[in-house]
Amino acid sequence: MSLADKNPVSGYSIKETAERTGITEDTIRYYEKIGLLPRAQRKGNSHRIYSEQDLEMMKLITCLKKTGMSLDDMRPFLNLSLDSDLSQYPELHEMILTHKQKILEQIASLQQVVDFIDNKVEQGSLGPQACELTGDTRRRMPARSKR
Amino acid sequence: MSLADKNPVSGYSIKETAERTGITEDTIRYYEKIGLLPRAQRKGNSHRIYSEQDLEMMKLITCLKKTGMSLDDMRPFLNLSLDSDLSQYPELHEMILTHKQKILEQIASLQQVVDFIDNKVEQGSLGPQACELTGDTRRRMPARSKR
DNA sequence: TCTTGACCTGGAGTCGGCTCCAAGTTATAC
DNA sequence: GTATAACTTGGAGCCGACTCCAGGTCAAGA
Repeated sequence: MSLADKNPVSGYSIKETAERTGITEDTIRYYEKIGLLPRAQRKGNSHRIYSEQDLEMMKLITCLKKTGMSLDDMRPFLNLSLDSDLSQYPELHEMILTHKQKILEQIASLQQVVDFIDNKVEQGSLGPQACELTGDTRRRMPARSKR
Repeated sequence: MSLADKNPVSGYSIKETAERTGITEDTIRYYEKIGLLPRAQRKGNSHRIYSEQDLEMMKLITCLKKTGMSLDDMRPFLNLSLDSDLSQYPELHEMILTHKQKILEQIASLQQVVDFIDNKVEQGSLGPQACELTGDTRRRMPARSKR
């Protein structure tokens, strides 16, 4: 079946996983706590162990996060990425196409901002007539934290 | 009560402003509170009034927000958004180009998600090889699918 | 005069997404 | 046999960005 199954008792510790995915240990546990990640397999001592697929899922989370998707909204995607014969779940299929459409619109919006910047830089000032974007003003984008 | 107070030219109320910008009244006041917007002009009764330029600035905020910029990071942009010859502020010019770069990266990320979705939809199922991202270079893995 | 409605202020509460902590367990190293 | 390190858990705290509220002012209308 999976790669991990060939090698019975191994897999990645949470620390290794954190290193490989760039997600902190705390955050990985947090994702499990809120059910974004399935409960991890445990060793005898209850330590979590992760497979290659688990890491892939985490990388997918990181990726989707960069597109401004909320943790909640990405649940269906994660469910899909495991097994998934997509054609068997027409609803999900539909949802994903819808989301793809949204992303394409987002790309278009961002491209307009880039154009706006290019214009302004050429003209030398940020005048009026800022970037007129598509009607829908309420869209969430990655809110970043620093520190 | 001067003529000017009744004159339509005098500016927009906060309510009108909210309607025209798509930003709620509360949020407009909040932006003023944290100093993102300058203290608004007031009428005799201390009600805020906004000019066309003020609205432009708010639209710029909305626009920058869409690109994932934090409120804090957009302060410098707003400080000179109206007039100002950009070339006189090389630092700012630099910042804007940097931000443009970020947006381009964001577009790339989004495009990767689109590709991921397309693959997924085409194949019905897709193993690893999700969207690998820029930045921290974790080496790409052999990206093999079993099966 | 009384009510309504648009506005004001300061401050508290909410929510998403972490981030940190204390106290406990287990494994290995010296 | 004790120190160290890597983990476990539940829960508290934090930050950004709102969002809501109580209590007050003012102007116009029935």
